[in-house]
Amino acid sequence: MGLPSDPEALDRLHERLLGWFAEHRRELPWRGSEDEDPYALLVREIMLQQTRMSTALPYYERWLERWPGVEDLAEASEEEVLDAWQGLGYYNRARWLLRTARKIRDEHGGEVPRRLSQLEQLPGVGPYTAAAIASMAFDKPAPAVDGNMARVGARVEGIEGEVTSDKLKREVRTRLGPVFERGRAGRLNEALMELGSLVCTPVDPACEVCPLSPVCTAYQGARVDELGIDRSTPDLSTHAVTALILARNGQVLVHRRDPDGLLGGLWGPPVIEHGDTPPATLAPDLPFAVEVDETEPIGRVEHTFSHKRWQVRALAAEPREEVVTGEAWQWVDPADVDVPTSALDDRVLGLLDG
DNA sequence: TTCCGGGTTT
DNA sequence: AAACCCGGAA
Repeated sequence: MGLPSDPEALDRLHERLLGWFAEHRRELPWRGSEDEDPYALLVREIMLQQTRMSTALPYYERWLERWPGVEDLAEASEEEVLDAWQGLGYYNRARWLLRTARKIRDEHGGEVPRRLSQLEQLPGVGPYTAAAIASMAFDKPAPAVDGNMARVGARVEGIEGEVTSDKLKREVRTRLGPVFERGRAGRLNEALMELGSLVCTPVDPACEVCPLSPVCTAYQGARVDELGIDRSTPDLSTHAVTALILARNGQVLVHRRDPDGLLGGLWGPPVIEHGDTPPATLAPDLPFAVEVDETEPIGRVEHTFSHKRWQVRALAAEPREEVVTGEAWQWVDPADVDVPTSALDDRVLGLLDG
């Protein structure tokens, strides 16, 4: 079982996959356009990391309007880039994309590099994204193993292990290599990812309509439920957090977070993770004295990150001494914030309207 | 309210 | 192996 090794059988399978894709692929704004701008593809693939199509789409379109080419983006500031990324999540991707644009300008003459090894050297471009760009923009025979394709590959080839692990993805890449050598690698990647998304689903896959079922190890061995499964169970611990709302003349004080931490580099009301510690003892964390009104919270917001959950209680507070504004602190209009913020910050600031 | 999906970096 | 976000479905 598994992919055939005979070139002619492989060609037939290749043909069947592309035929399936031609018939079932979802229409997307960029699909169907020949020789697409590799930069646009790069932007899109990075935005689509960990992000749904429907969420990323408006960001993608605004992005290309604002920075139509690599050189335009290379000129942007981190502040502008974070602002355009606002709400998309995983904000390091925005910084990496900016660094990538600058690297392409400085080291590749402004052209997205064509070789897999060069692509993988770009910040934010890992094995998946490099292969996606190399295959779709430059027709290189590189399997782009995302979560969907890892599942398809694990089932077809009967590969045991965590479907999310690097080890399994590497194995899938190796095993699927030969079929990519038959050509049309970009289209083949799209086909396999689409197949994983629409047919070879984690639960109750539609094996009866799958073009790969005749060669699928999992299907033929009745092991579809065992292979291509993600059994990891990361614990989402919950943390009590206090956000301080300091208001003055209709404006609210926001703080620029440390670039390396959670929501790094984004602005928002100061928040402190404190477990059960009362917020009065938290004031020393701020560079100025405050008086916190603990009698009645302005509101509560729950926010889930990849690895933890915050239960945020927003308390009104007043500064007791001069607040020095600048790189780290700013007064903003909560209805019209002009610094980059996250979805969490937007919701906390939204408590003030509603 | 909980569950779930989705790549790269360190 | 852990850190990093958000929103849509169940």
